Amino acid sequence: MKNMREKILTVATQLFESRGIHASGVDTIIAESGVAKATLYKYFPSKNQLIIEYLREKSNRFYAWINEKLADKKGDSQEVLFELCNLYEQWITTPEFNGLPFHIGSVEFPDPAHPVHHYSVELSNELQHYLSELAAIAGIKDAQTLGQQLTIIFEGGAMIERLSPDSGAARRAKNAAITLIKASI
Amino acid sequence: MKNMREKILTVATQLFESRGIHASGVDTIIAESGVAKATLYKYFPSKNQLIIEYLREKSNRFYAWINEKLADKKGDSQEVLFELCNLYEQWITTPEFNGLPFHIGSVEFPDPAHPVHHYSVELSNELQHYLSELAAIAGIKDAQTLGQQLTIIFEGGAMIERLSPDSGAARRAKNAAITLIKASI
DNA sequence: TAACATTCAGACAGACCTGTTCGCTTTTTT
DNA sequence: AAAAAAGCGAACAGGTCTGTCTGAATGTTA
Repeated sequence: MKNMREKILTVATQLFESRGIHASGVDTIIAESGVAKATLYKYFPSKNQLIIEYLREKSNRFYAWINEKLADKKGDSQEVLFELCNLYEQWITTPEFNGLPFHIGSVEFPDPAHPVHHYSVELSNELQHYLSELAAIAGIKDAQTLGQQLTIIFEGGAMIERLSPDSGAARRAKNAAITLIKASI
Repeated sequence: MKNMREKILTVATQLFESRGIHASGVDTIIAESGVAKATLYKYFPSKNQLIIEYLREKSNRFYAWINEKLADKKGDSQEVLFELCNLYEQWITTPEFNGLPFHIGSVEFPDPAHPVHHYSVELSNELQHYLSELAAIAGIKDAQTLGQQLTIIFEGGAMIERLSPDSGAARRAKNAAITLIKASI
């Protein structure tokens, strides 16, 4: 087998998101993925590192997806921002969506000095920078402010959509974001 | 001693918020609070119940505080909503603020069937109902929508303010909320 | 087919988990 | 001051945690 690493990461991802990180022991991860313990520790030097790889992988997937979808819209004045809102709604209403991974990381490891918490904060900041840059490209004056406000709505909306899936949170978050964008033009 | 229960709850609260719930063992809680294990299990039949009492206590405190501050403003047309935004910013920028407790509960216990998760969702819904009713009293037409949108912003802002305390998230969340309120009048 | 690398199952260490039960001591009430 | 209640420390049960190591069984390459 060549994709041991991938298989382990896939199983770990499912377990982390369905049971939580602390509640998913290494023994469970190797049992579910049919892998020896030594193999896991060969590809991931520690559970912390496995968690961080999980966060990174999820983040990469998100940006790859949204950048592809947004590729032809960029620079198209404010249109890119409105399309972003649609994609956001689409993303968090997908059945596979289980909350933002870096929320799990930062909550389960509240100590700011912990590598998992630290990396989670980095990912949240990365999202903020991404959205701010998108706003800047779209010609928003105070792009920094709108970027962070969109981050706030997106993270809050993701949280509530996961807690109460059929409450309409995703659409209302999208609409709130649109209102904010229009107000900042 | 008469306030054993309170002491246990206080220590548990601090531990839950600084280390996380799963990472705070019963042994640690009793050691920090100088209480015998049997005493803890007399006041709280299980750790789950202790967690739920922690969530309830924190929630009660919040509503008591905000209702007191808002008492004279209620019914004062939209003024109550703007004051609410100020209080919100105040609340999450307090040094004692460590994130929304029901976020911790829902993330650390992702299984919807788990009592802690279930109660956490209840608390998030309660916040939403509270804000919706406030909006209704203030005369907002679609109070349900504004209520949930404010919830989204408040929860998202709380999250990011905790992750990046000095990024201005609290103020921008407040301003976003104000923009949304004005847009819905 | 022979040499090499990888993966396997499982034991092991040392620590921690929740919850129960035990006498013994302290505090409160009558 | 005597009786009742409450709390203490400590041990116990049965399980789980991360991480290391071993020898045997696979798989790959030459």
